[in-house]
Amino acid sequence: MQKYFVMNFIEELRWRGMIHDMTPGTEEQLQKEMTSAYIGYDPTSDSLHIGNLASIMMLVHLQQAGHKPIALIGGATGMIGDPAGKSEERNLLDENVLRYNQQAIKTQLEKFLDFDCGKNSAEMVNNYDWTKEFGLLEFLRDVGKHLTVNYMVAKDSVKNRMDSGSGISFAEFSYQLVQGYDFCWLYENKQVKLQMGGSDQWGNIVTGTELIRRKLRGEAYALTCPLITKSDGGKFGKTEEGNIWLDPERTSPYKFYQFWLNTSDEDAVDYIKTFTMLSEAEIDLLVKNHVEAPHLRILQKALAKDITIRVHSEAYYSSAVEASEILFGKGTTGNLLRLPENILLSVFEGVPQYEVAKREIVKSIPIVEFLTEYTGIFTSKGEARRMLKDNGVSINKQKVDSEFVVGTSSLLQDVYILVQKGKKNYFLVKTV
RNA sequence: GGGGAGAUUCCAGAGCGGUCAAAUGGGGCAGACUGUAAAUCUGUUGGCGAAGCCUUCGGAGGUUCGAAUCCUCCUCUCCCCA
Repeated sequence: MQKYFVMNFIEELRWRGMIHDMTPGTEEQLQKEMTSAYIGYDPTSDSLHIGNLASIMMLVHLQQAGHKPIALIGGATGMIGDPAGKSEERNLLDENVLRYNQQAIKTQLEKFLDFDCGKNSAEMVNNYDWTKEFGLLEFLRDVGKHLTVNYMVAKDSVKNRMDSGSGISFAEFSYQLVQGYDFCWLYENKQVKLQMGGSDQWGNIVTGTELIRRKLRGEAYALTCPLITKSDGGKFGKTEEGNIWLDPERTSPYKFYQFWLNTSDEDAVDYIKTFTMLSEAEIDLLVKNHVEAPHLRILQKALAKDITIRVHSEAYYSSAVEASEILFGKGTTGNLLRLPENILLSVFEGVPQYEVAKREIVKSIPIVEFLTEYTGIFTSKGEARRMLKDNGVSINKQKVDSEFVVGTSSLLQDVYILVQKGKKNYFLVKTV
């Protein structure tokens, strides 16, 4: 094992600002030997989203440093609900769905981690496998026995919920025990000595190290990264439409690319350190250039490029850039008319599409009806009218008013109509 | 088991029985300005329409010329005491 890399895992995370907290001795452990470390993921969906990205990057750095990353699928814990997480009630997953999701998530992780590189290959485990047969009495005796309620109640996640007045269910209260037991199990069966995660997981992780100490008289470690935030206080990784997913079916590569491109200046520096593998020198240079000409958005572009390529592909990245240029660049109606059909289609791959019968277009459709009844671009006529009045609707990149009538002259390539709601929302209407 | 509070348009939160489609704030959306940014300013935020009409204030009934506002029952939520 290359000693050089091993020694630098913590250093690497440190300059990237990815360390929020760690237990004493963590660094020493990582220098001493190849160490297995794990992070848990929620299998309630068949795709990861960018909220998972920071922790994935921790595993990537870990593996780069010669250690062994393990992704734990929380098939069991996901059923209980983490009080430190959102407060929604969790659904029970049936096992088929669970396995399907697990496989899908693994496929996504393979873009980041090497699951076949010898000793420190990444590995995936599912806590459902060692939890499902665990009986209540057995659990209480083997796990519950080792920790006091006093200890468990002292956790912030629990305390907050008790103070909030809405209470906390026994299931959720027990969550930390179940998660702690995972750590124990991995420690015993897979020599895992470190659990990582977001800083909101600190309490849960430490329950695990505590349990290992008391039950197994072993030494295990915790390492957390800061929660990713947005400078404007909003939630990272959420848009009005919901999460930004890694799955291109859920979030198109174009949307994905746009998400990162729209990062604010303040956040871009943090993000590029956290989400890319660019070196410190490269980042310093980018930051320097960015400060000199912020309007070029050098940081955002570098960030978006790196992540889009890793998560999707070079080809997807290129077409996302192309699409962005056409949609946001100097694109005029003229450009649009000249665009060959195949480019047009690839550019609009990620935007919502609607179909309208050609003969209706030939007959001409008043704009308001076109935007509502014929397509679903607006849900009500009032809204469409309002937006038209506010000068917020464009057809083929040209502002239109409520008098506008859609006819054959509006067709691009004799087939398509490009509708814009505001500046950023595009819709492609296809005639059939 | 006992006592108390409450359920309002995306959220928070006002709302003398008529002048309430419902204050205000937040959020959303759009416009201006810009860098597809931030900040700021402006407009808008139930549906259909020209006026006007229609459906909304937890659910079901009732009192009234008229109810989000009053009464009854129901459902749910929260708090406090045992």
